[in-house]
Amino acid sequence: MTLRSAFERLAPIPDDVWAVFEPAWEPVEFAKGVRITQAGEHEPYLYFVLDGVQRMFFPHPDGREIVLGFSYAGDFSGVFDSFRTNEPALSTLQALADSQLLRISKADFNAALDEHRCLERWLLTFTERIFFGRLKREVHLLTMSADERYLRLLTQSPHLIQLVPQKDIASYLGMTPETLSRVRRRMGSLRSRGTWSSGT
Amino acid sequence: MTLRSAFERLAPIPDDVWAVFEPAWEPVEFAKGVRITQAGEHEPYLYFVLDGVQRMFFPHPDGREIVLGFSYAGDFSGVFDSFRTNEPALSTLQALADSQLLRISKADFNAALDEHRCLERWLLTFTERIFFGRLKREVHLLTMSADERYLRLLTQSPHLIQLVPQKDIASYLGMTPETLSRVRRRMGSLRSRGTWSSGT
DNA sequence: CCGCGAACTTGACGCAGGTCAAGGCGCAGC
DNA sequence: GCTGCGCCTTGACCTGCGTCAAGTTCGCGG
Repeated sequence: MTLRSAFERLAPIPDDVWAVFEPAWEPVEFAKGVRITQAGEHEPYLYFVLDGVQRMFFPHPDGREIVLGFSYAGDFSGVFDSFRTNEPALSTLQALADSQLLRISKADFNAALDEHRCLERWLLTFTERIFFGRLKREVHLLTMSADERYLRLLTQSPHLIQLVPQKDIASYLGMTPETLSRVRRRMGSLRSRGTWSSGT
Repeated sequence: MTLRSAFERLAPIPDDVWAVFEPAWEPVEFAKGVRITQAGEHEPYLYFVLDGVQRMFFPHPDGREIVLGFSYAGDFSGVFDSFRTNEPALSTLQALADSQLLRISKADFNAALDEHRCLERWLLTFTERIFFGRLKREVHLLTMSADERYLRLLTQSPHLIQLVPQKDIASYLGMTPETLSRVRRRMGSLRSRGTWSSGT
């Protein structure tokens, strides 16, 4: 998944536009654990993930870290609200593994947006996508049990479970690590019973 | 709050653009209880509220209606995901009181979007606004207790509590009507004690 | 003006999931 | 290769909120 193909999944970008837009991106690396953007500060970059995994979380005053999502190869990343509104970031972006990213500065991005309408169109589509995605997540959090939410993640994003610590999965699913552990045990025994007894 | 000033709160619209855009909007009325858009069908319109109140809810298969939000005078309304993506609507939009709205068809809106870049810019800003707003709501649902969520609504949108039935407020806050009733009683007695004992 | 149904309240009770505490296990650093 | 520290698990217990079941009040249609 190249940067360009990631863009063109949402909107076509002509060669001449790409030729001036692409050089504005620069490669950066972050070691595991590093905070790429810190809540309370401003987000000066939009990122594209080449390799690694990151988590975004809201640092609750009581000390909990509410995980809002993950990004990995082929995703755009960053604290979008701060990047777009200039308000301080509400959440922190952190590398969960050594990560290679591309990034573009806010100034370069906004300039390109003004200059090339296709990029503005792209951003509109991109924003709509993630907005509608989060709306669905909101409904799931409000209607599904802990077991259902985990089962859903398990079927829809099985790779994620390998990539990130369970405590972060738990937080992302809106439950404690203890609860997730028990959910997994329940489902494990279910799986076993089904598999062992019905084996070919 | 006129339609134009509602637009221009987010992006400027030149007179000549407005002159061709504004006639695409037509007034419509809905009686209390009418479903303006039904989940599962397509959303062919974007609405602007002149008067009345509406609720948007996700109809859960088990019969519950998960209220996602309300709209009233000065708001844009409609099932945006279906309006923009052409997928069937996930939620239902219903008038909670007799309502006067303006509406524009998807075809007219998309044509205007293509023709006038300022409208596309407006839509981007609009989408970002509601997206970032819902992100905050997600965090609140995950971190605040029932009491805190009600208290927050009470201070931030006191008018809403007068306008719509408590069962809808309860659902919007992610709790049952019984729980909201108890929350209100608790806070009422708190208020009394505070007020009566500290009165001037 | 009456009566009925919807909305709200209140109480009794149950349970999903949180909290607290104690191990076990695996891996990173010395 | 050992050691220490996160991470995951497991158990015991607790509690906020949901569920169920009566009332009560109020607005609206006949």
